[in-house]
Amino acid sequence: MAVTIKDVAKKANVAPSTVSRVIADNPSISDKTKRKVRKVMKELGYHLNANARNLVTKKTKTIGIVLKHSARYSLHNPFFQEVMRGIGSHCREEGYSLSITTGDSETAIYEDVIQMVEGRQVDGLIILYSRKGDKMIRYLLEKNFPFVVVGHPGQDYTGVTYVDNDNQKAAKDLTEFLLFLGHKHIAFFGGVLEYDVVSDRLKGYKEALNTHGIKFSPDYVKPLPYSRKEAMIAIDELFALPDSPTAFLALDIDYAIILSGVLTKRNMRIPEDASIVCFNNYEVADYTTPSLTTMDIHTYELGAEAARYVIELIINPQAIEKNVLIPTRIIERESHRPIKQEKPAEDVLMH
Amino acid sequence: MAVTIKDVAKKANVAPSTVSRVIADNPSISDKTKRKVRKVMKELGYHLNANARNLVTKKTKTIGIVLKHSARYSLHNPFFQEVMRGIGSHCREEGYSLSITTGDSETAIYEDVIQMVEGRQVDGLIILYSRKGDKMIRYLLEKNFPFVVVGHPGQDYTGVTYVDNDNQKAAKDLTEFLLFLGHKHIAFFGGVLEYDVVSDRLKGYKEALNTHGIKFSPDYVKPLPYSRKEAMIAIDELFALPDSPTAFLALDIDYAIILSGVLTKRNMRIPEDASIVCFNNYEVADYTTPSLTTMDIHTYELGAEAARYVIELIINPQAIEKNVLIPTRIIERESHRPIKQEKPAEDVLMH
DNA sequence: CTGAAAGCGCTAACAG
DNA sequence: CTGTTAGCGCTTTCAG
Repeated sequence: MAVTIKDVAKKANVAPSTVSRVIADNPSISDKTKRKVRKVMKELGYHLNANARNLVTKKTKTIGIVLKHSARYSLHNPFFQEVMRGIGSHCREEGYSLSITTGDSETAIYEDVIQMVEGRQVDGLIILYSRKGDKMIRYLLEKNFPFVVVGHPGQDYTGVTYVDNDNQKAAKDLTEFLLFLGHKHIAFFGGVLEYDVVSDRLKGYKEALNTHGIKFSPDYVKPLPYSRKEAMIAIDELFALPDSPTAFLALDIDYAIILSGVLTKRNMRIPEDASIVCFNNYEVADYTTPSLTTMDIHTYELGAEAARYVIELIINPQAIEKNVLIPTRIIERESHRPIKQEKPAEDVLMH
Repeated sequence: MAVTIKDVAKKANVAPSTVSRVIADNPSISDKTKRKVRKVMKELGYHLNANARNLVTKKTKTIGIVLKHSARYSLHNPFFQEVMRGIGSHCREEGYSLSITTGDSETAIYEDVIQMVEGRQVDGLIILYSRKGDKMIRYLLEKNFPFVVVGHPGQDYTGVTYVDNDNQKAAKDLTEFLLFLGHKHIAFFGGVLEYDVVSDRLKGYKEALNTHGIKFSPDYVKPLPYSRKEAMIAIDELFALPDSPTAFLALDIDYAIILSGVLTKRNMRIPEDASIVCFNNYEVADYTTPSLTTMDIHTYELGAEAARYVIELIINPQAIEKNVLIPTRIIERESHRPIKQEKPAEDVLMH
């Protein structure tokens, strides 16, 4: 019922193979026949049947996107749509379609992947949010199937190409940014230490303190899940310290929003009384008052590069693995400020 | 090189068709042969080739998701991942895969769709964010291709099934909620009137005022794009009114965040001096201070139902179109409060 | 430069 | 209950 290559061939008085060739724009076909065939294709409303082609070429021109833990946890913020935009944009340029996993448990996701790979539904895979010691990675590696992970695959594998930020350096930069503003008591706020992103950032934070002769104290480190309640407890603890923090390094914009509200409630002014900076430069950073100084991790580029490298791997499976680090950049807005003088004025007033 | 049905057949001493039948779990195959064949499949590591099957069955068991304008505009908030979760979850239950468009312009998206449909890459389509007078909808309707739109397809089509909220009612409810708290001057804040969602909500707002004998005044209606700057201007205008608003109906959580910050900056306390309620109940509503009272539009269900109805249409293309309205619900948090007494105390103080 | 023929891996009658 | 036979729509040698 749908119009096939044969129908076109018949009407154009050529062989099916010829039609196939003009689809592929094979140079050994004369311009004349090409024009003729194309005309007929248009008249008949011909469209290539992807399945038939895939079956014979053993390629699908689609790449799969693996969402770990189904967006439920990891995807609090616009990260997901940003990477997708990046991936989508590059894939489209290269003529690739996108297929995405629906599984919402570790096992379900694993099954999805097996199905995609073994069922020959994708040529390559982009994995968002990988954890260490993942059997899926091992499987793909053994199969020698093209894939790249966005984020850090952990040290326990070789041969996997990934694209990520240099989280340690980013955190170091951001900490130094505060240090240069004169802050000496900087809280590391939010994030779950089990994730590599977070522990890497903590390393960077320590490194910065270290480099600048500030003693690291675990009291200023407050990892926590997304939760205003837990955040409030952490903030209380922080302000119970002999030297309460004058600046906060928030692991994500949502933590910064919590911070900003809670501190204001405590009658602190931001940035006059405390600076807040955070990771992830999403649009809401512009909407808060004060607007938030952020570390842009270039999520879009993360996606685009990932796409670029899977496609490279698809074309040349022997390509050596690459570790791509997308640079980060501080976006200064209103939530930071040099530290106040050590209250000399206040001292005067107090006596 | 990959193991096929024939390899299995040979090793199991049966015909390929038998293997095919056990894959389909055809009841007319004896349990004995089923077991035998399955054993061999496992031994050989057999996996079904999706393309081959799709080619003959003319089904793909995958549904396409059409993102209008590539997430760039419409997707400021977690809407996207929430619908996706809903869609994904239902599709997985029914054994469908997901494919998503990558186009980032009207034409590119249209091409993606044509390719998916004509190339037989999907059995059905879910369209997120439809605009009126869309040629894509017309095309699908003509083709009689199964699809459902999430949102409002506009009045200009019949025969399209869509799943949406009753935006007018939701807005009416939310306005009445404020009205019942005693608020008489309620601002309608944010949103772009060109979108049906927004104009429907405006209707609901008007209706509520009307029903409760409050005169509608366009001065309290401030549609605007996402932008703190424009929001500030609108807020200035609102407070220049003889009766400045005591409550704000924000079209989205991001507008509420802007409002909350800017009002606080103007030395207003929320909710003591002004109530804020908004549409969309995403997690950040819990993170702001005060936390935000929201209208939950049940994004996840929107997606899940959409998935359910495309699949229904795929199975029975003659199924009558349905217009599914997902109910909405107010989630009370801290950002609202009954209106203050008409400052009698203050009057006393003032004289 | 073009055609004929085989076959990708699977399903679906039709026999038996 | 199982095997035989076509054939889905396309690409790809191999001839010519």
